[in-house]
Amino acid sequence: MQQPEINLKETLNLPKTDFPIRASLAQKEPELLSHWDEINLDKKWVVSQKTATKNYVLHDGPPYPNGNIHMGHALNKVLKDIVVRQAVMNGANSTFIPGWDCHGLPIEVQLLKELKKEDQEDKKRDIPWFRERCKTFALDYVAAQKEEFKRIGIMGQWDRPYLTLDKSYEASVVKLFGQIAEKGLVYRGKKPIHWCSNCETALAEAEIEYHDHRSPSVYVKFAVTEPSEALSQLIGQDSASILVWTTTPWTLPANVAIAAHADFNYLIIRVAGGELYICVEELQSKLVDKLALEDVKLIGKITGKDLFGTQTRHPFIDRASGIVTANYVTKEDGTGFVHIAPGHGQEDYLVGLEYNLPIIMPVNAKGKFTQDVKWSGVAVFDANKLICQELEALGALLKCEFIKHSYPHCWRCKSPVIFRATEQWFIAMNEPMKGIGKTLRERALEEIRATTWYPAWGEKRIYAMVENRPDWCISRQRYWGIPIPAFICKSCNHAELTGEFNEAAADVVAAEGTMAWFSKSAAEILPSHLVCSECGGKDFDKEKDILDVWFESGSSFGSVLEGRDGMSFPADLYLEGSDQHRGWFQSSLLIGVATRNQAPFKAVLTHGFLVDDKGRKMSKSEGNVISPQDVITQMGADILRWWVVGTDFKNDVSIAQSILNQARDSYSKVRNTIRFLLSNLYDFEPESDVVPYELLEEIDQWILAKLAALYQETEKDYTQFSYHMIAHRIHDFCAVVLSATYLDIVKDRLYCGAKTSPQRRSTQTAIHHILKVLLKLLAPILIFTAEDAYRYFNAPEKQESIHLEKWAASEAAFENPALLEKWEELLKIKSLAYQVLEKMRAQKEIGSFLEAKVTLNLDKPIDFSDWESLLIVSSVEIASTNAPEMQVSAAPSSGEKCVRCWKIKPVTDALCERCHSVVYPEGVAVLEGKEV
RNA sequence: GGGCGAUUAGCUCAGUUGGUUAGAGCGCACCCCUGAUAAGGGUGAGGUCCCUGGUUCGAUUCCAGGAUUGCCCA
Repeated sequence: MQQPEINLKETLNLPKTDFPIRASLAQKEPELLSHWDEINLDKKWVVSQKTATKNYVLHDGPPYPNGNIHMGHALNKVLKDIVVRQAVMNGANSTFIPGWDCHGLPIEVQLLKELKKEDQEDKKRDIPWFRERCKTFALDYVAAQKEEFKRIGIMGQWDRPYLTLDKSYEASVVKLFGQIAEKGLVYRGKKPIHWCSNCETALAEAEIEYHDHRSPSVYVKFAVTEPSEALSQLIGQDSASILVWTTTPWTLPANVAIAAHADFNYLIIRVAGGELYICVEELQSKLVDKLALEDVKLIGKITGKDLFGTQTRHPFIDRASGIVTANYVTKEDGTGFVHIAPGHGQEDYLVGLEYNLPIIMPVNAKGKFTQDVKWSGVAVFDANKLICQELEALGALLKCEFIKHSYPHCWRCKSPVIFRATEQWFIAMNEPMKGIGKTLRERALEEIRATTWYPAWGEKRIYAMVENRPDWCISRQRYWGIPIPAFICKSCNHAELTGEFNEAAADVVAAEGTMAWFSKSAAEILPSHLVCSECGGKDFDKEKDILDVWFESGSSFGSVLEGRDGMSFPADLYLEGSDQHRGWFQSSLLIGVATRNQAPFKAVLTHGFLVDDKGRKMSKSEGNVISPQDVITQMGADILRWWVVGTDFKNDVSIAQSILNQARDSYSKVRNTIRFLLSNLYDFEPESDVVPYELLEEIDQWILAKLAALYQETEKDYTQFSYHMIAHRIHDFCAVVLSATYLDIVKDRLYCGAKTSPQRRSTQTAIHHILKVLLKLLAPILIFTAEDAYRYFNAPEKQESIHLEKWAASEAAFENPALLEKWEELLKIKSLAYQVLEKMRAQKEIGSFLEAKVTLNLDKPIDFSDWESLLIVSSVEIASTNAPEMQVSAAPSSGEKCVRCWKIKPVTDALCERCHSVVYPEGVAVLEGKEV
């Protein structure tokens, strides 16, 4: 007799695989990326979609190329990647065309800073030169971000992205502008903007610095001429004045109204001399002191709402100034009344829009008063003194002092800036669209309702915004952008926007890019036969303003959805951060409706913003910023992607090192489970060894039923974009259902059963199915790991890459609800048994559960026999099947430890009966076909 | 200040059309195994379901107010 121990290990079927336990993603991922390059995966991926019967169009919202990507970019693009990969695996035709939003102020600002350092003197180079610098800057970051996106495995047409600075793109924007103009929606109007009188230029918010400034603080009387009905009852025929406080007396010439707060209470007081003053209740005593008022008597009280409609007389101009109400009026400082000059302030402007007030603008580009005003030619800040003198002379000035306060200054020349109404271009929200009849606002709101919003509250949010927004101001006084394609008649100032004029502009842009607009004259651009439709004039100026960048990116459907293969209008999905309800979703919607009478998307999905583990936003000063580059280098892109899917991105998403560590651990569990599955298939030839479903062991049918349920739930969650449910479910399936339950049970037959036994082949068949489905479900998420494992997976009709696989109905073919229900019961009994066994272990009666013998008193009969396997103990006795309640007891098993399977059993030659029969199938030991 | 959200164990998430002791996994503690081994298994501890009021026989769930926090706007 041979010593069985010597060859014992060789009689076992221990797991074998080269799929490494350690992921080493940082090394593995670049290898896989170049492997995919070598095999031309992206082309084959596209070819694999040719047979698709449906399209799924996800349209990429273009990021801004002015830095390396941050975690927000990574989150957004990973989600998009999963959407597209899922759609393709699900049998759709879907292509991802990444884009970049290349124009705009942030690049200008950054460049201006650089130029400032380079050459202080020479900052006024020409516009084409400056634009060329901007272009280089943008393209550099496009290149950088492209590589970063590719590194996290985003599948897409990286060799042919869309850039908003492409000629074809620019031409498309120009055309869309013309189409909106044809609908009668584009008009010129006035709007106040930050203006530097010294540089004679408009300033963006980013170009403004706040410094202390000394301003006059004046209290002015506006005499009531026509009191409202309520006020009239309180003051009768007495002369009354509204008290107004301002720190910019120079804006008084543009005053057209006075704002009160509807809900505030205002007091009417009589002062020495008999005159009545009106101010807000809370500031009355302060004002009495400040203005040194004497013999003050309270006459009455009135709300702002009741003051509404009261007319006053402008103190030094023959003009009425009526009382309106506005919510931004406060009772912190002043009088509770705010003087309104719509040409000189953003809030004043909005109040003006609301009450249809005129915009009076008596200040020129140099910041000096025009001829419309008595102080013509005087700079506004110098005029303060003259205006105060005038007020004093007229008896309208109650007090003038000086205060120091924070005031906006030009970042370049440091002089204080002013708000000045200038001519701007607008898109009308409330004008009936030609040929449609409804207004842009009405149609946009209808389209919002027709769109599916994920999460659903997105609809409410954007609806409220569109419902309340003012006309869209689309002009910017900048350089780095697409010009407003308007030709202004030199003789009558009429603007030509449509027809052949628009075509001429689009043609030159399509051929030479928008640079041509800046380098060519109108005469060079326009065909010679074109004349002004108003006056027949032949000479035109080009408009100098450029388009709001939101107009550019909002036009993307024109050149991408309508202009590229595989895309179509409208898109199935737009997917961006929730800030884009105001941004890209809205600009795309408005341009879509204004040109196509339709939203460019059928559905919109939003994700939240990144916060740290305490729910705080990411910021450099907090030191809680985590860069995708670091995560990729230290942990790998698949960990990043696994973190993305583990989180409920419809709300804000938390990221911190501890959270990433958790993602890494959870990833490892999935990976190890896959590895174990693979390692037990080393001797399994699917083509010859597969066991038909009907012949599978019960436990194998059960695990396939669990797999089918997993597949179906996962597929459903994919359509709902509930990725975090998928990640959790797959993880729990691996950790609990497979690792702790199924695989733990089945190990014995895999290791100790006869190599080709039906039992073992049955389990291998199940494992083979599991692996195939698991890898496919994971493929859109863990793109590297799924591929890596797939290379070790032996299957007939295997594709060159997991990413060329498709999901199939067969994956859900193992449904078996009855079996699932039965096994729920069985597993409950198992956990009951383990509580008992754990107590024995604590008493040191057993160590391993294999040392135990379990006795079950079942409360009802169960059609099941393989208790020993289920409980993974040495023996199980069913003492009764009609006990009043389930009872489990256990004792150390009697017998000896089988040296091969380690169960405690009666043994022959140190082997239990089963192992004996495996090692000596015909009474003779057989190993690898040879007698030993 | 306004609009729209979020808040359930240390962490990531379920759940409750209002109904007994609120779930999962991870992590943690303790234990087992050493034939998934930089693995594997078991048992267990952990929650004023953000707070305060209201409706109700009963609220974590519905309503109101507040706190904290995020996006957008002012």
